[in-house]
Amino acid sequence: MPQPSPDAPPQRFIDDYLLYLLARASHLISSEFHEQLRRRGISVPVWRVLASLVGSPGETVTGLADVCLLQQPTMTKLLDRMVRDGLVRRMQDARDRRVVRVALTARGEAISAELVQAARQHEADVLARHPEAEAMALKDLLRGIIARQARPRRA
Amino acid sequence: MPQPSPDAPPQRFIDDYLLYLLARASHLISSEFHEQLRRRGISVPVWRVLASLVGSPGETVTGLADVCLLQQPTMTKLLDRMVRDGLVRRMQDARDRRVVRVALTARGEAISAELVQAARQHEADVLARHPEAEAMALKDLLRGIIARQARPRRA
DNA sequence: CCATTGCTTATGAAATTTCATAAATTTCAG
DNA sequence: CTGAAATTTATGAAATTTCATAAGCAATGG
Repeated sequence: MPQPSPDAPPQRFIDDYLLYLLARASHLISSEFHEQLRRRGISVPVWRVLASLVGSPGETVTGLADVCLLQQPTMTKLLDRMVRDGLVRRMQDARDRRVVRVALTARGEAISAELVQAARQHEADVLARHPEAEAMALKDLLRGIIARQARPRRA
Repeated sequence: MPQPSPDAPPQRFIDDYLLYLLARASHLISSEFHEQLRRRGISVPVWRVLASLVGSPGETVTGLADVCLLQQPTMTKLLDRMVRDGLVRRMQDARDRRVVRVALTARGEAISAELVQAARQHEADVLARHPEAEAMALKDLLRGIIARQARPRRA
């Protein structure tokens, strides 16, 4: 086994704490792409909404909040801004008048498509940078964790 | 029920996107513990600072910001509140008068110790629930990614 | 029906975070 | 030594997020 921590002695609690390792790995890897978003003037929450709607149009506000890891009032206000900026539009649901469905505008589609392409390229770079077997296994592992975590009762 | 497919044919871009899977897994698992924090009236950023100082006293403001995945001005203001609440104190560095070193107060130590215990318990529960995470040495995997990601030049 | 309960989105005030920049040191080249 | 550059923390205004709750609609039981 190679030496994983060359700098400080791993006396810190967090260096052996799964939740922290997950958060830090996620943050580190995402930061690179977030820097690309920043250059294009797109915030992370906006990117998440755009990405969530690619391949899944007509999400509800609550659904988007869940997928984007945001709270519902945060999503409502984020959508206000995205509507203002012409990225998405709100549509009413046919069956339930409480529900608001969100769809990309033409501009939103164009920007999403471009960003998704950049994201795929970046993901490929990341996977190339890390040992392939590990990275590929990681995706399945994460999917499993997400599935089990999302519904602890069922299976 | 529009489509109750349980195995989710990945139509959505994000369902096969590594950065999203990492973020979602991290968020889902952490949310459970964050709920515990919430009941105790401790915010996530405060918890991160407390946890960061356990086993690593005298961190600098910038160092804490990095470890806690926050920006430096955010950390400065977070520390203002934590000092106000008697959780940490600022100390000056012996060699460099620009540097502010942060240490836990007695109260901060007590709360940290309690929370770290709860965190360890929760981590054990999570690992018990996700046996394959343990089997695959997820922690080592993440540590490897963090190490490689942190310094892309070295290896 | 009607009342009750639950679900979905919106809103307002307060708290937090961000962005840009200032202020105070330290470091370094010459 | 001196001035420029780099580093570290703090600050202020603006933007965003959060918390609690309101408002509207749907579903349910009696």
